[in-house]
Amino acid sequence: MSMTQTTPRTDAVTGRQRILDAAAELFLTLGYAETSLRTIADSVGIRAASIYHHFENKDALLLEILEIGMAAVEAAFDDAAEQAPTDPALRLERHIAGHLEALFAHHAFTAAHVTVFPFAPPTVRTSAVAARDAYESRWTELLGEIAPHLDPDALRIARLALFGAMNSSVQWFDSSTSSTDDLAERIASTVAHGMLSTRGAS
Amino acid sequence: MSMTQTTPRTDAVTGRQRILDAAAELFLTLGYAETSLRTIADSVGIRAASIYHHFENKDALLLEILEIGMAAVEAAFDDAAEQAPTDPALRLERHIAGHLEALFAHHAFTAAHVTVFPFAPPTVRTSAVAARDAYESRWTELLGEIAPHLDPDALRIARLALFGAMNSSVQWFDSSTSSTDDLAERIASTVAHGMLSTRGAS
DNA sequence: GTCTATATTCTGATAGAC
DNA sequence: GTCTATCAGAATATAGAC
Repeated sequence: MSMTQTTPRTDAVTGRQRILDAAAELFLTLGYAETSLRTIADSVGIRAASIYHHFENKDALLLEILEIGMAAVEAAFDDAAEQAPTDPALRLERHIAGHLEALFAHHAFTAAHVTVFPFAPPTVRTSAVAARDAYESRWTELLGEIAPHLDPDALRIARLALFGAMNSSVQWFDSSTSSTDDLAERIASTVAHGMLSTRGAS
Repeated sequence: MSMTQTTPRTDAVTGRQRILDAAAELFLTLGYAETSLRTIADSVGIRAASIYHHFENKDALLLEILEIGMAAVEAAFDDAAEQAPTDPALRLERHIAGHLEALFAHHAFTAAHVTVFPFAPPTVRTSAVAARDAYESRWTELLGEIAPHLDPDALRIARLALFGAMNSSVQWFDSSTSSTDDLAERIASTVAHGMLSTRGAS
């Protein structure tokens, strides 16, 4: 059920995938309600009615985009968890880098979780929220291990603030001119040792 | 742009203000395009056509909401700048607390800058962007003084990550059950000394 | 799989009465 | 300042031909 975004075999991009790509990009740029099916169809080079051959309705299209984005960050978390350096600061940096890499490698799909999810129709939000919660739980656990001195309240705030910092980057970071690894290192260094520390500031 | 109708009423809450309040709340909850003028009118208890007596059109309504929100955070920055503790960490904390207080005291108006601004019509975004840039410049200057060891690139990332962390709180922080001062202290402590430091924990 | 044609509903906005 | 009435356009979605 979940396979879409990687590289299966051929370079042939199906009509279905082209619709997903175009819709994700447009939802992110213009917003969900602001993007009509006609606009998506125009971008693909088909008619709006043809979209209904591939998707039940507009909501289902958005939901699938959110699911693809969630799968991408989950996979990145798995990768980072396999490396698992023993040094806490390094371990944190690997996970931050993984999250950011996923954020920009599948940009329109993952970024949709940041900006379009809050305004998604309630039914779509409800369908997508379980996967989001699961991902957040993994981070809570991770941060709890890395910073065991923090109480649950502080842990929750730290996680949400870190998410806010990382995710906001989809609105200001240009991955075509800068490296996500570099961004990850800078964010991780600040989160780990603080802005006032001169550690890691070359 | 002469959007102030000549209505020197002395009423506590004018019809105009009630429209602004309702619209700000609805834009934030449902989104701009998702909120119709009829929905706003219903919330106020009037008809949609009556809104046009107070505002030129829907875009003008959003723009004024964004301007009110920007004025609120600017005022908070002024207040924090007047106090200006000499200790860098304390100075940072005062400004973070000011930003957060403004964020929740005028919640719907300031939060609109976080979530609805990105999807605002291009003309509205263009009109609002100058004030936003000015506010960001003040923060860049502040952070440059607090952390003089950071190069411009690192400074930009630090500022944007801090904004991301602070502003994301409108989506997860409940100011009716927790104090913004407490939140500010925790975020400031992390930003200043890092998550891995035990300084200021508990 | 994509098309044309269309049904239905909702949108922002205007005109003019009170 | 708010109302009723209405417009013109755009939206999602469906039916059925090719």
